[in-house]
Amino acid sequence: MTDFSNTKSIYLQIVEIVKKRIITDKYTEQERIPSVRELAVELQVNPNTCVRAFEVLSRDNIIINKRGVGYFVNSGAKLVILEDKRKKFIVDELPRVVNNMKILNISLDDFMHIYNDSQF
Amino acid sequence: MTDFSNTKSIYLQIVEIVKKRIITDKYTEQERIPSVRELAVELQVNPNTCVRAFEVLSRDNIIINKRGVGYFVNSGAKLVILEDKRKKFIVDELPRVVNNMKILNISLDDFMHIYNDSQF
Amino acid sequence: MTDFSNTKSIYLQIVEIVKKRIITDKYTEQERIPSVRELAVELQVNPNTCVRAFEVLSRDNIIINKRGVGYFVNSGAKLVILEDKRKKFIVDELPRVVNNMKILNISLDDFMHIYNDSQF
Amino acid sequence: MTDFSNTKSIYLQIVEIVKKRIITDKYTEQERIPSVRELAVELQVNPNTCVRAFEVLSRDNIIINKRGVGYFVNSGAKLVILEDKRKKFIVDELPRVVNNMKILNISLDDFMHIYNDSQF
DNA sequence: GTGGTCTAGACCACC
DNA sequence: GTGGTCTAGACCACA
Repeated sequence: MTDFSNTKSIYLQIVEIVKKRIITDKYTEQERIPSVRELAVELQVNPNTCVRAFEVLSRDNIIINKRGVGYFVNSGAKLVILEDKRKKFIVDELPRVVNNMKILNISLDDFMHIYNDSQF
Repeated sequence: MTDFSNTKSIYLQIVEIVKKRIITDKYTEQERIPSVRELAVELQVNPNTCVRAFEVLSRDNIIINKRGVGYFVNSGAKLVILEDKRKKFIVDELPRVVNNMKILNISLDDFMHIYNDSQF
Repeated sequence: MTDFSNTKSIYLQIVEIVKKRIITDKYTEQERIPSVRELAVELQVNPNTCVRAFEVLSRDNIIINKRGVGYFVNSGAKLVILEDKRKKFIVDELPRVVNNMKILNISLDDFMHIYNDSQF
Repeated sequence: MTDFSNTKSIYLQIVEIVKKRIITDKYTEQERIPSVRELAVELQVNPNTCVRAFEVLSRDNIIINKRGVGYFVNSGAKLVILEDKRKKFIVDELPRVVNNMKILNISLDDFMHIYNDSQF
């Protein structure tokens, strides 16, 4: 799951893992997610690294801390994550992609082939 | 040109700059490119940083060294760079993009709007 | 260990030292090797010089980096090193040697004498 | 002939070229060899680089300078070159080769195959 | 603690 | 002049 030789830092990888689990309903809203220690064991990382990931998620209101109990998925988190991804994707990524297509001479047909081939 | 606040390391930015200049025929094949010292002055970086960039480009056969003379754009470099970018884009990036479109519920119409709006 | 008067650059000497230690099981597969700083102290060189050696070894998949932890000997590294040396020797070196023997009029008997004299 | 991207310096490559031409009787003893300028044109190098090569050859008594006339192959040069190569080969190279064979588990049979396959 | 990067300055062989 | 290497010292993100 986590990739130690990746250029992306581990804690950001963990952030993405947790988000994905929320989107895919592995972690459902209002429910408690695994503790820092549990997650650290599962992902084979240092607990501190999970702490850092939880800080980020907490700051973004994806999860909230109940003192002495644990972290919980915030209500509306799933929607927030999806909207955020959507916005970033449309504003940042797509224009870049479109530009590259034109520079690299990749036609709309080429694109459509990949689009149609891709299983959801 | 070089962006010091970028997360991407300077020497890798320089690699991209040189590649871009080859693609855009600023540096033409078989011709000598500026020396590490000249480029360092132009880009306002330490010569060693340019040396590192040249190492990468040399390893990838984009440029070749003539001892005591300087670096030259390898023949075929332009094509190699473009093909490499194209391949990476089609194999790595496009499938991810298409997948995200489907997950994030972005229609082909949305895509076409951005496509048509983008000036080349 | 490192030879400063050698024409071969220090960082490439370090590459060879590390490879040798892997071959001789001083550094075993999957295990962590010393940090750049530790090795620098041992070999009496600047840490940066070790960094450079590690870059080469890493590029060749001899060692792999675990972010924030250190470098580890890749599984299969020992075999890869030996096979690589063997291949280079047979393909590049031996034919040249044989050719020189014929040009320089060195007989198989001469060769056998040296072969038998050499202690392993 | 000359290899600019080789690790071996150009002037030493030229030294070897000249020696080879003497061994193969392209340059015969007591005869004049091409001037620095002529050789530089032929090998596409800077004349200074040839000068340096001639210095080495001169120092080793392979060629001798006749002021205002040019360089000449010294009498006995061919023999000297061959003997020198022979000595270096037996003293420096063969023991190293034999050692590598044993370390890399290359049998005498393997060696003989290459020996017999090599055309002179 | 780990490695990654950058700078400044030096020395070198080479062309 | 060219690149190649090395050092010393610094700062950074990361685990």
